[in-house]
Amino acid sequence: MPRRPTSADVASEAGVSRTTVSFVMNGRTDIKIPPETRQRVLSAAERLGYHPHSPARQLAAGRSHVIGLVLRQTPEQIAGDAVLVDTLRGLASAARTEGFRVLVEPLPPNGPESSFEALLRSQHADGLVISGPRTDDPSLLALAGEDFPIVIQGNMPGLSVASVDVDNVAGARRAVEHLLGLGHRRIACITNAAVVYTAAQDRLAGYRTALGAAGLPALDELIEEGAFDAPSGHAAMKRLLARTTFDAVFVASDVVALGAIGALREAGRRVPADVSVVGFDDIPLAAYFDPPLTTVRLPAYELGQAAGRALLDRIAERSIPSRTLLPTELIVRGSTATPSSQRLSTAV
Amino acid sequence: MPRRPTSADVASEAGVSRTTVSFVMNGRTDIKIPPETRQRVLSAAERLGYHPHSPARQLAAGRSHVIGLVLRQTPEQIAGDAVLVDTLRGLASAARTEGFRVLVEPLPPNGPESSFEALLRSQHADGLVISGPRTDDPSLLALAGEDFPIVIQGNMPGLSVASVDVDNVAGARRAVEHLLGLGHRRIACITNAAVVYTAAQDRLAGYRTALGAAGLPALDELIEEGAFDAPSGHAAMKRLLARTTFDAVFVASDVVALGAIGALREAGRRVPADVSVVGFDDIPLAAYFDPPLTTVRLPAYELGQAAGRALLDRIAERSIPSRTLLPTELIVRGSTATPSSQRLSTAV
DNA sequence: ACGCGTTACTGACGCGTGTTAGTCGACCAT
DNA sequence: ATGGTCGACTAACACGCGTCAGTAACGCGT
Repeated sequence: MPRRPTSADVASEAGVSRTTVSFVMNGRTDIKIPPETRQRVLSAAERLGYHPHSPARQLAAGRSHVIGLVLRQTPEQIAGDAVLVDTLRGLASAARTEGFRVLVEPLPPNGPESSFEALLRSQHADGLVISGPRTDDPSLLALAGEDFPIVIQGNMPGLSVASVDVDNVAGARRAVEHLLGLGHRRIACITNAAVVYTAAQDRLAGYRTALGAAGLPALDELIEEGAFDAPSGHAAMKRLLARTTFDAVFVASDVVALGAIGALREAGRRVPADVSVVGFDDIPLAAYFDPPLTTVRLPAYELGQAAGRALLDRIAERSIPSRTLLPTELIVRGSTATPSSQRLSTAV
Repeated sequence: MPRRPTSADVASEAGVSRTTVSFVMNGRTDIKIPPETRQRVLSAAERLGYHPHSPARQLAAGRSHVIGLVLRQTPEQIAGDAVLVDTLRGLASAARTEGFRVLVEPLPPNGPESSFEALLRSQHADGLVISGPRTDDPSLLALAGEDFPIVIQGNMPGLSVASVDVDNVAGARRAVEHLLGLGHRRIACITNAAVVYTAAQDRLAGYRTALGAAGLPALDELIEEGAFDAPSGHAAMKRLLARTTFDAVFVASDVVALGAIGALREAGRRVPADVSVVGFDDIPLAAYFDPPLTTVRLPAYELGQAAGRALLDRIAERSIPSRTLLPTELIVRGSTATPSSQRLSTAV
């Protein structure tokens, strides 16, 4: 069985030195190689079925051309994240533009703490995108201090690491403004997650900002916490219904919103006739909810791309902004209506 | 700035040779190392913050400890696959048990054909799990012929490559038997995808088998094709409604089913009062559809695990079965009912 | 004839590790 | 004393490539 060909084999096949082969294969423009020599090398490589041995090249060049995506989330959180795959695709596409590949490392927060640290320290990856980390992650703090190429996907105030995120505050504000514009005044909020998560904090902040700008108080009795999945939305809505009244609700996650809508239905409240609902994320199924969900579109693919580009810039030591915010877009569908139509339908 | 420590540094710090360090770090049991020496090496490594340089170790050992997950699907297909992330988690967990990591390579079918081939040939990955390939993929055929470690996630008849899949035929059959057991006789079917996809073929075969076993013909007029997403289910259901009548439908995908249910609603048909619906996949949101969807649970995480284990066995040259089928489970919820209750509700 | 630059290469070192074939004592049976 | 075995280690090569420093040939102006 023939050994896999090495650059030395290509060199002797083409009648040049191994160095020349290396220059040709890496397409170095700073070295002059006459077209005919280049061609001779290329066709020799082709003939032999030569493929550079990537570990060897990593060793010699000191760069692995791999970026890691660390999923620092609970399994439930990952499974429920309907846009994660899109983000991954965006990341991979950005990586590919510079010949990088993406390694995915799912690491539950309660798991082995410094496991992704090894990815960098062993130079298995040239940089990391960290999704869903917590501020108190000790290994993350250590890595950040050592100036490793890291980009955080999300928000992590007080940490001097570049981050890429969706403008959660503005998106949530826009959602609530939509409800206000329809004439709603008692607007409840169910968060997408516990408020120790910054995305939940930010969306809640947008909710409060919108209310404040309209001269309305943000009442604690109108706020409940969701936890990524539909059951949590269902439970949160039941708590809200048992406690107070409202004519609209901003649910900071489409998935949680679906659970909440279910609870509304069970309570005999109709959407949007009795209660208007706005979600967040615009998951592919949102348009097929009953009623179709008005929501805030989150550019998942673009988010991944932005994170990838930022990380690659950081690896190549190009300067990057410390924080990138991507815009959101309000998608109006059937789950929101004016309060007047509510009176109409309750009269029926 | 101090260089990263190498095994040579650890060796001199511990007062042993580099070879001994290597033996200790790799925990080789076939070499006798007294506990005190082992401890001396370990604490020296600890003191210096030593982490083996993974490209170097890959070069020397000839193994990358990386497996690739190739997503040979269209972006829409990937985004719509609600269980993909779970499969990835299962794969990663299986990989971790043997110290492997997972590299994800999204490659649209119409993209660069032999791009994932390079992953193997350059020894960037020790093996591949290929998800959603097509039988006519030329580079896949070439790789299969060359005896590379490959496991296909799905069904690819006629190709001598190990594969891991869910028992689509049995699952679909069970779903339709459930409808038959309720008393339904005119049962339609909307596939999850075009029937060039083997998963769609298999589920359709299960549908036909169940009907056949009950002595019923499988009428072409009762069959429509879906295409991964909710809009396709919506369109397929509209075509069915325009063409024929039925009192139940098996939709071979929860996502497609949601679109179909929307079309039923628009046509004034109620679920399950007028039409019973069974889905497939049991996506996390299925329990929160209106009505909660009766469906066939697909063990996504276990599927990923099984694929990972099969691939690792293959890489380690342990014998593996050429085909592994995972069982499904029928989850009965609210979208199915007996025809008698249909008459009841239409009477109301 | 000479210096100088340019073109087109090449020799050899280094990257950090795994591993084979040994070395050197010490201990034991003969 | 001698041969042999075993434990504990090590020297040195191999892995395949990137890259620096260098060189030989050649042209060209003076």
